[in-house]
Amino acid sequence: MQLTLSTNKLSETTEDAAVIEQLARQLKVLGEPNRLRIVQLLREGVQCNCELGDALEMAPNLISHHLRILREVGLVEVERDAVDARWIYYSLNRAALKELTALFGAFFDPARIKERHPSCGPQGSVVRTDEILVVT
Amino acid sequence: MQLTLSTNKLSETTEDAAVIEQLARQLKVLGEPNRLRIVQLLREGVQCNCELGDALEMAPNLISHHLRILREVGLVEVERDAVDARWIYYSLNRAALKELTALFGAFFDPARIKERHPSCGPQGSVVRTDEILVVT
DNA sequence: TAATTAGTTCAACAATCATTGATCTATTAG
DNA sequence: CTAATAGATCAATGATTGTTGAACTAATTA
Repeated sequence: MQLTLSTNKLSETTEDAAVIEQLARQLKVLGEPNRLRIVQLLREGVQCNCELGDALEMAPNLISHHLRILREVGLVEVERDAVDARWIYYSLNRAALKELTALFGAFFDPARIKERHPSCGPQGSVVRTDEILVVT
Repeated sequence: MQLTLSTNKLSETTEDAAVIEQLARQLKVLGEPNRLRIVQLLREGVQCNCELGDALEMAPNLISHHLRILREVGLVEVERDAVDARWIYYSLNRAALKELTALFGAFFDPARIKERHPSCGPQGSVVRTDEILVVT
């Protein structure tokens, strides 16, 4: 899938919707502390299930579970050792991360946030009143 | 909180852990399709509850719920209309987004992924065998 | 062949969370 | 004072999902 954000209004409802859903799926996967720690370890070059489990003090089956989820959204790849095929190595998918960081940077770029142009309300002047609403 | 990733090994266990947890919390919030759609609308300048609800075909209380969650992680800010205080306007927190995009870009930068240096396994040659593991 | 090893898969449980409908608050209009 | 408006809060529900322990596969070793 080509992951770019449309700048024209035309394809906004169809194309962008798919991009947003794909982005949401990946961010949801990354929005889990243990998975984010796994990604951090993979960045450092750690790669087999046991190493990850040792570093994070997690059971192998749980590591396996999170790696599967990371794989399902294309962020992680798998290799088997050519000498001893019992060992399986995991690594980050560089192409996927390149695409993701580009999309993320574009989507959340503060510079691209447009000014308010309300289509409802009295359209009166607005006064900043942060923290008026109580948040527990 | 200062959100930068340590490059030295020293503070990796303490400082980075907090950064990763904060990052995970924000990504988790953004990893929800409807919230991501709300963010997209806020990027376009749409801001009041009713506008968001109309655009997304969601009930006001649900919009309210998601906006609260976006606020709790600092991504969204609130203003009240100075003329008619019944109207509440939501907007993206530019500073928070700037910090987030910088951290995200650094954390997931493909160029910073280190090569494998396994501390376990037979350390034999590795052959690429993608999709060996069945994923349903 | 039998025993280890590395890792996955499965079933069950508990916690989290998005959604819904109803109620409540605050503000403005009549 | 009495609606009406904009929106938040509350309680309940159903689905999703992280975690756990046990069983299972596949590969290697003795």
